[in-house]
Amino acid sequence: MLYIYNTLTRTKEEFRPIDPSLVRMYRCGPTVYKHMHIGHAKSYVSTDMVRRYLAHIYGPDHVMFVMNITDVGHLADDSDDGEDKMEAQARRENRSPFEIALYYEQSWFDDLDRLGVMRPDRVPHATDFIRQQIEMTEQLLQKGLAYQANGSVYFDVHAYEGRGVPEGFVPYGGLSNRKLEEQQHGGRIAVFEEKRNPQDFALWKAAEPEHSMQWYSPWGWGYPGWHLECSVMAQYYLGETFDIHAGGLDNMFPHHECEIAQSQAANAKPFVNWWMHVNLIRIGGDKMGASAGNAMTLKQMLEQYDPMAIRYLILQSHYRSPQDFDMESLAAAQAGLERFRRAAERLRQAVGDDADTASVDAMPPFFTEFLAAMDDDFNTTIALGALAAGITELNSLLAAGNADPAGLLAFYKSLRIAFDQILGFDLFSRPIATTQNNALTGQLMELFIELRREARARKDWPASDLIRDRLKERGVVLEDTKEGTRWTMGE
RNA sequence: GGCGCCGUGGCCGAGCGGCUAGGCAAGGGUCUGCAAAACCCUGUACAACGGUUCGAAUCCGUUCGGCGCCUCCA
Repeated sequence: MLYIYNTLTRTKEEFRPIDPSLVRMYRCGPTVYKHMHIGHAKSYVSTDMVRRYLAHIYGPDHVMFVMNITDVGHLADDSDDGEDKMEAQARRENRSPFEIALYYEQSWFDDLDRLGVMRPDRVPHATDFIRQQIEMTEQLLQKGLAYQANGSVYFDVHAYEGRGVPEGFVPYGGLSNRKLEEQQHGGRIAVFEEKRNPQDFALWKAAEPEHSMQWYSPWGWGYPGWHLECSVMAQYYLGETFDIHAGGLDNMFPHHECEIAQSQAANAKPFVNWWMHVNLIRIGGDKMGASAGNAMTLKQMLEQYDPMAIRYLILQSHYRSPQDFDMESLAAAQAGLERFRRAAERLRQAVGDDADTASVDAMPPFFTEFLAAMDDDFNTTIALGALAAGITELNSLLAAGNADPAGLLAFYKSLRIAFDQILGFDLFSRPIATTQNNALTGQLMELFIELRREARARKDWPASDLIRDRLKERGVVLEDTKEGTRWTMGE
């Protein structure tokens, strides 16, 4: 039984998809105007893990995961003179906003690929759904839940509230648990007098002539509001009501709240059954993020660290916990991951090539513990603990040298499913170091090992150590075991 | 002003009424020519002070310290 914490109810609830033959999940994707940073990594790795686990339970072909790309610049704040993020970046880089979007989208996917984040099943772009966004705006106008002002259209939160909240629907503020009248308005942002009420939000914004991204609409030239694209694209691919909507905690209000209001208002149906919110990365106890100015790009980090170590570090904490990020814990994660890798490689050599097609009767106990932890709101911390215990057990077995083949095969299968399929570490699918090179390399290594064996036989330790040290300088590691000397190459 | 979160052993980080978390680091050991790898052993931690309870890191209260959201942000 899978339990998922639902932000709507603030409790873990047994997950029941609307249609088990197609579990439908959405997450808000990036606004592509700059490189990805480590904070994004936690969010995307976490939702990827959720998606992978759902695929494990319901089958890979029975999960539909959609993530949008926001390639329309949105205003940096809610006032009229706020600057469009994409336009601003375009000016800085002396490129068009369209080029900016294209360039940074590619950059994001490059980084996500390296982190082992699977591509979503659908990746719609906001600019490809302008027509649908206009249509939803028109629907809301017709229903009297939106109003025009100077070529812009705003969602009327008070009118929406005034209609009452039917059973099963979420009132405005119901997700983030806030009451309209208790919010501070006009403090840090100027109240925009075009709006009837401060909490009204834009569905469509009139564009200034110099704004390069604009489209023609019934209200003149403009561009869509910030929240509308997700409602529209989620509905297009997943239907009016779907199972899971995931995203960062910092998007809970106002973004997700507005999505709910729009979609419920337009469709007169509940929008989403489970809301999942990934907590944030901190640096030195403070939030890290675009506006905090302390964000480190992932590309900078990947110059020094294995992307999978970053993934491992992220999954070592729970997705709903804030995570303090520093280089020391990243190094620790890398060390831990390497132990897993070495074990995986030894295991793969032990089970041989047809292990993938062989069948297994029973999975080892640690795998059951792993699944139980995952079922408990994706507790990857506990799940990884179970796997660590499994690895220790496996290493003992391998070291003893008398493990029965069926047992090893069970380890192989379960570790492969847990580590690679579900958690997304690329532990087993890498080529084995000793065979990835060409035949000549292998033959030369055989020669070195033989020379060293002879040196050791005559107890010529300086010669023996010279061979080992010099090879190590070149990234080749020799290890003496009971079965003889093994060699491996680093990355 | 409103809503909410956190303070766990050297570091990271689960747990959230009774049973070893785990990882990394550190120390000791086994193996070994040495090394590496691997395995075994070692820390009795829960901000402070009260309270509830047979029993609290886990519940309640107070205090101290830190943080988030209410504004674009993952």
